[in-house]
Formats: sequence, C-alpha cells, structure tokens
Amino acid sequence: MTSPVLRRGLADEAADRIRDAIFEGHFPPGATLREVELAASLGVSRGSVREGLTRLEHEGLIRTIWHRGTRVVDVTAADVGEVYTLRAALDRLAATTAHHAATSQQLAGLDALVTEMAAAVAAGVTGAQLVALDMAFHEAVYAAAGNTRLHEAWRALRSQVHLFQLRRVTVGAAHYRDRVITEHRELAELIREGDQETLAAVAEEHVHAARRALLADLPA
Amino acid sequence: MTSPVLRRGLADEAADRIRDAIFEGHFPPGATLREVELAASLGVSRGSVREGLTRLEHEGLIRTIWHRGTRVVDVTAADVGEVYTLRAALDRLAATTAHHAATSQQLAGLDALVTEMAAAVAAGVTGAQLVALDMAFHEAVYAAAGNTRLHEAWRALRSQVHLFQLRRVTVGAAHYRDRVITEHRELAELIREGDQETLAAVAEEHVHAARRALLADLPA
DNA sequence: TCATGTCTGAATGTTGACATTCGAACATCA
DNA sequence: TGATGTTCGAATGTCAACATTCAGACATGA
Repeated sequence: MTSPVLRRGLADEAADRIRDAIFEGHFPPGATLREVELAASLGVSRGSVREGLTRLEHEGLIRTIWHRGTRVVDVTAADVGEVYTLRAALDRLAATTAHHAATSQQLAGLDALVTEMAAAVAAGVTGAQLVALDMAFHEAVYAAAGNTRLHEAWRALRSQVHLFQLRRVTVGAAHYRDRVITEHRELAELIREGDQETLAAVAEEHVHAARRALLADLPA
Repeated sequence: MTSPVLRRGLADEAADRIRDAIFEGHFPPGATLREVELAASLGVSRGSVREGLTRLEHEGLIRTIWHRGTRVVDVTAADVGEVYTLRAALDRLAATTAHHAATSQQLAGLDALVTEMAAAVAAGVTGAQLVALDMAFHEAVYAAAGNTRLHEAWRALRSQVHLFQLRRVTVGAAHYRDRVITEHRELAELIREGDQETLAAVAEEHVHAARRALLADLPA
C-alpha cells in the first residue's frame, strides 16, 4: 500500500500557506489580504492566490467583498455563538455515526491521540500545539464517521473553530489544560462502548462548554 | 427600500446558469463539463467558468479531479444516505433555532409558501415546480433561523438535495404530492407554536421519510 | 497473447496583461 | 458651511496565451 501521491495544485499550496500565516498571527483579525502582495510573497501568480483565497473563504476564515478586497474575519460574540451552535449539532452526529462505523484501528487512533495529549500537557507544550492536538482528535472522529458530506461540513467550520480555540487558550490557558484531557478521554470511551443517548448528549455538551468558556473570556 | 443591486461577478452568473442546466437535465449525472465548451456557450472566459465550477463543486453538484476534468455527480444509494443523514441533523437545528428566532413576518412567509404549495398541487403543476417550492420552504426556514454558518452548511447540501428530490418526483410522483403539503404544514405550525422536543423529532423524521422514499425508488 | 513503453491529442493548470470598479481626496456650487 | 460632483490611485475582475498533465491508441518485445 503505497502513498496515493496526491498531486495538488498551487492553489491548495497557497491556501495552506496563507492559513498557517493567519494562525500564526501574521495576519491578525481584520487585516486585509492583497492578492498581488500574496502572489509576490508566495512566488505564484495572482490567479492561484485568488483560487486559494476562495478556499479560505469557504472555510470562513476570510471575507471577500466585490472589488473591495478580502479581510481576515473578526471574532465577535455572535460569530462564536453561530459557530459553536452548529458545531454542537455536527459533533453530535459525528460521534454517534462514528460509534457505529469506526474500525478498531480508528478507535485505537483516538486513544493514541488522547495519550499524546496527556503527554503534551505533562511536558508543558505551548497552547497552540495543544489546540492542534485538540483539532486533530476531532478531525479523527469525523474521519471515523465516514460520512463525506459531514466531514466536508466540518471542514467549513474547522478553521474558524481553530481560530477561536487559539484565542481561548491565550486567555484562559490553565482552565483549558485542566479539562481538555478528561473531556476527550470521555468522548473516546463513549464512542467505543457508550450508549447512543449519552454519547449524543456528551458530544453536544462538550461543545457548549467550550462555547461558554470562550464567551466568558471574549469581552475582556 | 430599493433593491440592493447586489453586483455579482460573472463567476456567480456562470455558476447559476450551469446549475440550472444540470437541474433541467441538460447535463445528466456522470456527464463531463468541459471548461472551453462552457466558456464559449456562456460567452465568458475560461477563468470565470472555472471559478463558477468551484462554487458548484462546493455545493457537491460536480466533482473535479486534477487534470482529469469535472463531471456531474452520480447518485448512488450511499450518497443519498450521507446527504439525508446530515440534512436531518441540520434541519433539526434549523427548525428549533427558527422556533426561537423567527420574526412574525418570516412565520407568515412560511405559511404563504404552504398555501402556494397547496394551490400548485391543486392546479397540477409539474413535479419540478413542486420540488422548487419544497426547496423554497426549507430555504425560508434556514433564513428564519438566522445562523449564517448553518445557512452556509445548508447551501453546501441544497443543490444535492434538489437533484435527489427531482429524481424522487419523477419516479414516485403521486406519493410525493400526497405528503408534501401536510408535512410542510405540520412543520410550519410546530415552528410557530410547537414545543422544542416534538419539533426537533418531527423535523428529523421528515427528512428520514424522504430518504426512505427515495431509497425505495432508487434501485429501479 | 500479454505486458510494457512511447506517442499524441485534448483537456486542465498557470500565468501576466488588460478592463472595471471602488473609496478617498479634492473641487465646485447653493 | 454643507452637500454634491469629479478626479485619481489602487485594488480586484476578466481575459486569452502558454505550460503541464492525463488517458487512450499504437508499436514493440518476450
């Protein structure tokens, strides 16, 4: 079983680079992204940058207005409410679907990620790295569910959630570190051998708790 | 209150024209869409067509592979399962959110659509027109919910659902006409003044019923 | 006969130049 | 002084030409 090669175009490459730059804070919320500037900096043509920006717009990371440029989205309380409300519904479906569909290999992968998370917290990694593990866990749940459309809907939210969690970890870091492990371990166990109802409720509640924690910190 | 003008680019225009052509059966499932051909037929450049095709791909109507062209998606039983499973979760959230957030004007709009549907069935309109009204109703529910991200997630499914419903109405037309009115009237009433639990259950069941009806007809 | 290698036509991927549109600053007039 | 019209720079929207990649046809060899 060799790797599928997976040739990608310059547009995807550009999208990845720009997304990383946003996560690293190089383009703070509200910053404008100029196509020519990005094209020069990335060494590709404006067409490719343009196509890459379209991806990011579908991920909800940036916002484009006709003939007025593109900007990094700003995080308002209303945005957090919208994103996490939808995410609760998606996570609920993903968890229950994964409960039925996940292979033992995928279940083991979830456990491995929880273990890795615990080790990371013990080693005192940065908040950004911890958030990356958090995101990787949920990505694995969606992959285990095996519903392409559901996974796609998650991708459209994923980057925004990532951005929000990054902000959360910079403010209420200690609280996040406390809960992140137990919450994910509980989820992994319920997906493996919980009953449908509790799993659905816990998956939803997990998200709502994250929303409340973030909203409590946001106005500051 | 004048119309918002809403300047759009050629890409959006192209996407709309191609989408309509697919719905009208001009490009049946599995057909290949050649960029040069479309550009010539629409009178725009390949770049705009290309950008328009990207929209349709995010709507799940077409599928693009690197250097291998784009094709209209084919409807398999697995696809129907995926789409309607996700849609059930989204509709559930949309209905309950709309229950809280809808203005009286929006509620009246829902009723008006149900009335229009009843008149349409009585007048014996074509199946395609009835499906269009069906879609318009659900679009109105999502609009009433007022969650941008939720609405966006629905848009990513909307065209696929439309395509599926079109196939459903061409096969089991009579059954569809019977149920479409009562089902939507029930939903509209529950959104206006039902309790949360029943509304959530009915909104989900409404979708699951559609899925079963479609799957029963599909293998034929 | 089958497997492998090469070639070719046709499609998409990429690019830089040109056209269009917008907002801000300035000028004009009641 | 305030509102309206005009100019202008800068950014995005659009286009047609060039480069790259693929699937299938054909030839070659064991």
